[in-house]
Amino acid sequence: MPVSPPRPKGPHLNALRAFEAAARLGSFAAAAEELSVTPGAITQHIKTLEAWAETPLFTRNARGVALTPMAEALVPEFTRAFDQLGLAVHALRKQVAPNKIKLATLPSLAQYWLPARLGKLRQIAPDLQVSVIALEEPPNLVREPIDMSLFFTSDPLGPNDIEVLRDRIFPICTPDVAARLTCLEDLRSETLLRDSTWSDDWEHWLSAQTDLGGIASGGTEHSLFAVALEEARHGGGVLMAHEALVQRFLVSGELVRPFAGIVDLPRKLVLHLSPEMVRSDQLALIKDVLLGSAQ
Amino acid sequence: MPVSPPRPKGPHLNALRAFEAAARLGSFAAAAEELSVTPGAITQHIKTLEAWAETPLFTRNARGVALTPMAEALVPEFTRAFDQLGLAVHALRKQVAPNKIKLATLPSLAQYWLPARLGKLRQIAPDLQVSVIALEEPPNLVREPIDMSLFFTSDPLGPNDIEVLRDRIFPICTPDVAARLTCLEDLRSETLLRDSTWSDDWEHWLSAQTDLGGIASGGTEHSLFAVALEEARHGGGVLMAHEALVQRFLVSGELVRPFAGIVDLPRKLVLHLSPEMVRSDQLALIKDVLLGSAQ
DNA sequence: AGCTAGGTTGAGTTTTTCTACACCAAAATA
DNA sequence: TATTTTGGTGTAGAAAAACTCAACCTAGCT
Repeated sequence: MPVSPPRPKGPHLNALRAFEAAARLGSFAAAAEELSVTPGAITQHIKTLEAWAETPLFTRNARGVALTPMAEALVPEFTRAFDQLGLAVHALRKQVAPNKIKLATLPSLAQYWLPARLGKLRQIAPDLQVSVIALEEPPNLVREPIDMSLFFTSDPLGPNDIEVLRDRIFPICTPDVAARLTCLEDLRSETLLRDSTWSDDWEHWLSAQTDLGGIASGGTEHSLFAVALEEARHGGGVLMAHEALVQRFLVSGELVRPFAGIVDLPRKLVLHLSPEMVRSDQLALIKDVLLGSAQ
Repeated sequence: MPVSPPRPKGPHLNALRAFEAAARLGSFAAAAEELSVTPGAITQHIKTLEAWAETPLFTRNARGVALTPMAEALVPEFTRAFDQLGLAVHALRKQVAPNKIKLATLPSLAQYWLPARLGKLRQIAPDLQVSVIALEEPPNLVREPIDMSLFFTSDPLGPNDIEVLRDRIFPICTPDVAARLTCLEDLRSETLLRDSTWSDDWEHWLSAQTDLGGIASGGTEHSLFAVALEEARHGGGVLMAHEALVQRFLVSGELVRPFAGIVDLPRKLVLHLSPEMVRSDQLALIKDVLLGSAQ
């Protein structure tokens, strides 16, 4: 009685990858983000996998998804597999082009903090080819073909993380504007510039000063720090700046600090390394340059 | 000066799988076979991967391919990854349907040897759902969603292999035909039936008898054992049979052995287990049934 | 009631993957 | 030497997979 069905096919690799990401991150939206696709694509992958397995893998609660207990048990196996695959791809990249290094970081850091350091690095090691990828969110360095990332975080450091500096903020503006500011109260009549990714920095800073209540209510929010900075440079207001990003304008005198207060945030700039990069002999050099002061 | 290129994408998973298979098997054709695609598909996968890595991975020698030394070093990493992925998929299948078992075997075994055993198994363990997949070549049990395979082989046993029986061959025919055969010489005037996958069995058997030179020259070759057997059952000639496959016809008397000679080939029928199956608690039962005599 | 976060759905499109088939070169065979 | 066989390549077209888009749904908030 045994029938002879056609050779059974395994599930699609992309569906498995989507499943692993969704399971690990606990959300289809997050998986979509990690894999750079739309949430709909994840839904479909999971659905084809569920059809293959002939069983549901997630329970859909209108406010998110949860793994079924059955699926729960399988996640570590899949994570191990895709981690190993990531490792293999990293090894391939390294083998093929040992001197090409990809660094992911925030657009603002790429524009205002990195160039000086990378210039120095190029002097010291002209054969290294570092390319910079500007991203809003830190990528998964095990899975993506990227060697290092540089982002602000408050999370405790992992074993592959290196703290570069602490995030310190203070207001800056042109000397012209600064001349109008004698006390904090004067800020009420100025445009407060801010970056949308760190939109409550003004509040943080103000609450560390003599508290003045609702000063921070107004202001213009820019999605890119670079744009907010540009506006400040043209005297368009007072920008809540991050020390690392504005050093050069303070040195040149183009921008000044109208108030002395500096706030140390519990946030740090962290260099995160891919597993392959940890073993690299280029690491010491890169660390030196990034951790040292520019110039 | 660092530009900000778009987010780099990793290589396609399917290309990596094709690479791993081709590298492990040392041939595009073999990889195509394992992945059930045409060789052209493998060529293309490898090419896209080489384009991604910006380096050749194989050297093409008109009589096959060879890994570049660079690629050579990477293969174990990829093999590990896809093995782990195979393991994960096996775990998923097991978790979802613990009682469904897929067994791959030769069409002839599926037709003539297995049914009696599976019938017995169904009596003993009615909840097991064994489905049989007829294949010409043994599948890769780590990668494919198949739990066990049953094939003839001369290779030494691995850790997940169980010898079921040794391959023994002898000629058989209908009693009518046998009546015409008094000595080996008489075979010259008969049609010698054979299976194309074991096409030199006649030679093997004859050379083990008093050698009579070129008897085996002629004969009809059938690609399926079942067809050759059918022909023998209709008195169409003398078939070189495998003991395991014709038991039932000897018992019923429908076919007989015109000569006493039996040749033990150095080939054995081997039950190969997937890594998941090795750990299964159903194994003892299945082993019992398959290794025991039918009825 | 309206808003939001997170997921779903289905149509339509793009990309990937595959096959078919002609072709090529070396090696094996005759 | 001619011929066949083996294993890979190239291209066009077809099939399948993967993705996006935009509308929609639902539960929890405000």
